[in-house]
Amino acid sequence: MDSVFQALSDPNRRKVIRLLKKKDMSVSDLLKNFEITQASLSHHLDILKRAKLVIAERQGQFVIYSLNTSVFEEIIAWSMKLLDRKKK
Amino acid sequence: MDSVFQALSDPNRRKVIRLLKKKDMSVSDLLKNFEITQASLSHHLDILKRAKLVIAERQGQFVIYSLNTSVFEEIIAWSMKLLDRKKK
DNA sequence: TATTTATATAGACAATTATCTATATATCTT
DNA sequence: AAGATATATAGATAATTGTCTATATAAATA
Repeated sequence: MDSVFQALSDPNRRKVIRLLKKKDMSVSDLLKNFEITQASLSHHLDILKRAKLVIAERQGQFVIYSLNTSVFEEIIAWSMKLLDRKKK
Repeated sequence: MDSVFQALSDPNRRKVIRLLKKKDMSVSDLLKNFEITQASLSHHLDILKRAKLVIAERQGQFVIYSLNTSVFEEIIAWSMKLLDRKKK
């Protein structure tokens, strides 16, 4: 959970998530939406990948990124626990 | 939402939230659980307050902090939208 | 009113992190 | 096999952010 919130703290990384929400995309496709270098985007993707927020899958020359929805379920669970103060 | 994720990215701030989940607390009570100075904690509380994750209320000499659950509902909503890819 | 206790704010410094350039690796195409 | 395209990695630098000390403000108490 630590790495998840850490990963979500950067605006560019949240933008990646928003973009991947619409459709799975390659790094070069994603890159068109940013004004940072390919190396920087790659770094952000690495952080998202380590936090398991996204999944990378090579398709030939390209690497296609997609959202890993299970982590968002964890975020929901985390938030719910805070709403329901009685439980541990 | 930007400031929320930003606020949640720091471990000490998430610890504040965990503590406030159990019960509302003053700054000095919270401080007992940390190894940082009062000034640093105050700074973290300020960030949490700006993100509306916590609410501060002065009670005489003390300032009592408590969780603002409505923001956690927003986090849930945000995560749910990502789970349900069809919707915008 | 002076002193003490609780919290906030200002400014400096150190640690972390985002970004860049350069280059390496992998795949595709000719 | 050589060149082109896609992505990742390494290392340097700049920006951001967490921490500290010192001090200000607010409320309680002697």
